[in-house]
Amino acid sequence: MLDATSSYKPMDRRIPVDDRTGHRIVPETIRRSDRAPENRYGNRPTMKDVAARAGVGLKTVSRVVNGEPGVTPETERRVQEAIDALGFRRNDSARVLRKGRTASIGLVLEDLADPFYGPLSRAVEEVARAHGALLINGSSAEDPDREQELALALCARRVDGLVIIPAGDDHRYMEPELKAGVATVFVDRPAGQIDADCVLSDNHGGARDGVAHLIAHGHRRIGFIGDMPRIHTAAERLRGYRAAMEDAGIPVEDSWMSLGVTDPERVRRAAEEMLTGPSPVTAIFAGNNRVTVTVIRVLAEQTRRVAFVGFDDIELADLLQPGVTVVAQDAAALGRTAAERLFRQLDGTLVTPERIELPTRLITRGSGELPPAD
Amino acid sequence: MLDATSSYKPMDRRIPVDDRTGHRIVPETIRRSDRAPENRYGNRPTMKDVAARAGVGLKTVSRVVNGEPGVTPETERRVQEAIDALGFRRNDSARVLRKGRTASIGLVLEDLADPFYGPLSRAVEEVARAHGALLINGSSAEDPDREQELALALCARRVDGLVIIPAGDDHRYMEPELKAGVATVFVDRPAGQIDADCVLSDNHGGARDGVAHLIAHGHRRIGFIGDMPRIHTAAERLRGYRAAMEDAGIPVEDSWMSLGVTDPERVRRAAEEMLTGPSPVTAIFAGNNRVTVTVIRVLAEQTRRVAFVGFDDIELADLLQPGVTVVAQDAAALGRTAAERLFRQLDGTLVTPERIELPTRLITRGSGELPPAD
DNA sequence: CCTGGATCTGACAACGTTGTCCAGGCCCTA
DNA sequence: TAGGGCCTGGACAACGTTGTCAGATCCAGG
Repeated sequence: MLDATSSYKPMDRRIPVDDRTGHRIVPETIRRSDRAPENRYGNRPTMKDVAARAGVGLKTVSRVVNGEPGVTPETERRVQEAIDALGFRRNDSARVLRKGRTASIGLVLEDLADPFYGPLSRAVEEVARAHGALLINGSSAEDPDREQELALALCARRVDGLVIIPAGDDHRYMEPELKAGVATVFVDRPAGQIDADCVLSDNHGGARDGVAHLIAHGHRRIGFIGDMPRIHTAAERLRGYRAAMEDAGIPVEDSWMSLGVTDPERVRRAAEEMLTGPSPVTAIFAGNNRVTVTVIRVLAEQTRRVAFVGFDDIELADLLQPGVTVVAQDAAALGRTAAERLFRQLDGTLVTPERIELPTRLITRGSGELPPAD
Repeated sequence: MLDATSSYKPMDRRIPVDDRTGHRIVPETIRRSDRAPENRYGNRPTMKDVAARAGVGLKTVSRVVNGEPGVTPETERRVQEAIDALGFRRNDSARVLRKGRTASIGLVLEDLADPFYGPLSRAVEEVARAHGALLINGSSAEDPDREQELALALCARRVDGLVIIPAGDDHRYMEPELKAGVATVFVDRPAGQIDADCVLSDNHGGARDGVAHLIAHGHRRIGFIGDMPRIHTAAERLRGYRAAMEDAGIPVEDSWMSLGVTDPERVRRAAEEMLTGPSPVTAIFAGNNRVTVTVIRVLAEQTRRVAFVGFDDIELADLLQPGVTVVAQDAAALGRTAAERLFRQLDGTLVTPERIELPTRLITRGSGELPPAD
């Protein structure tokens, strides 16, 4: 074994040096040994290779690739030919390292598969594209740790900015990043423990309007099913529900509220309990789209007609019997507004963090206009 | 002017050199002038800064950051302290440049806002995450040029691999990339003009089954509304429709087919025409989810009961009256399978490009089982 | 023929990280 | 106590690109 290792040692450790440049001359075999070949991107051609083939200098290739002026058409042609022949493509990692800007922004969202976030994500992408930036995204799956991990990974990639749909409620981990100049906008839910830009829907007002709508149609015993109050949107909507009830002078019974419930099985149970309890509700307000779809299923099975209003619009809501009345928020507008603020931060146009609330819209389709039946 | 420029010229062009290290000593003001300050990421601390603060060597910091062995707990603690104090975050661009792998994969899809692609995208992300990679994505908006632009931009970022939902039908632009070792998997639709891995649904078989289902319930005049046949999935589904009709010995009339139609207005007109034409259909087969939602709206307005089967499942399909019978494809499975093949390409486990077809599933809910009414 | 200016081209350093290699200190054994 | 191996730490080059700056070339005007 000692023999084996020692046999790899070159006899003379001194490395020959080029007299003119002072550069070390290292045999190709040794030089290459420092690269782990399996780690390379299949040895793609570099500008150096293109330059050699076109018989020009490195910088000239760079100029052609970037469309900088000061290159004769003839030279440009030769370089372009070499580029095509070699299949050269500029290495943006090196470019980023040199230039300091990545022309990409990150999006941390909760779940790409949720139909609410698709349009939001798409809107962010469109704005990014208009500014020549790429979008890198990741799903936190509603896990605060994963949100942090993702956000910081994106910062390590040196994204120019970050749009975050928070899963957690403590974002102090972003402080060094903000200080370092990473543009950041929180969307859908506010940042926790730090002062940052955020773009929200008017969750409180929307929920209040929705519940008031039910009250206006004669309901007094109204149920609320929503997510955990530690989630800002859920808390605000609950607050809106309470506000509407209080405005109407209706005392809320505990059995009418079910919090922290989103998975279909538990939503179903919660809905059934409030419909059959000692003080059965005549209407239900759902805190988000996932709750809505389950509650609708439960209501479809009831013989009694129960009124319903949901937060978030859902597809085909108009085709159901009755049509589903909802408080709609504009996911695309949320994404667009957030992304635009992000780029204004990057421009330097924007300095003071603000909280922006976008209005919601009550869409009446039938289910919310049913009279109390008891 | 000559004076002005010459005044910036140092008298002596030779640059002072440190005797010990041989490094050139350059005055700070000159060194900094080469950076464009507005391009820097707010002067984030580097490993060098951390090393200086912790009083250790550069490589030691690198070891701590990467959890490499060979650092005493005491040294590690000092380094960690410096990292926290300075808010250091490793620059992954530099890391990528050095290591050659980006630990990220790209996804080029058609439209993030389409509910079909949400789960697909999410599935790709989950697989990527399991392999420690980030997902960078972009929407082609069904535009072949934009698809190419995006795919090549991702290659310039040196993503390790690429999952592409093709918009175009000529992918020769990817040839240099494939040669350079960029792992590539096409999903939902096959690659055009090149030999590459692809993962598809059984569009032909699914459509044939769906149409055969209508035929089995007594229908003979069946309409087909789908996308442009230049899109592979649309062509295959049309072929499935024709096959089912032919199997049953039913000649297809031109007025029963509407191709290249997806926007709601035109779908509506197409559906109405086949319902009222000289040879009115008693059933409609829809080629994708967007067509489905519009056709359902049109059918809901009809007095006559028209049978319906759609390709792609839609949310709440079971709650409509009647329930919507569909040929469902598993978007998540498509994404998962594609991403897994991608990483097997990167492992080197996979060499020959293959075409994989995933089965579809007919879900009967009522609309496809209506008898002909004419 | 020379000079001055404009235009084009290329040499070189630097961006921040990691792999390699070597030096020095330590411990263990003979 | 000498000689070895092991452990820790640091110097240095290289990754591929771009900004700077100076050299080369060419032309017009004297």
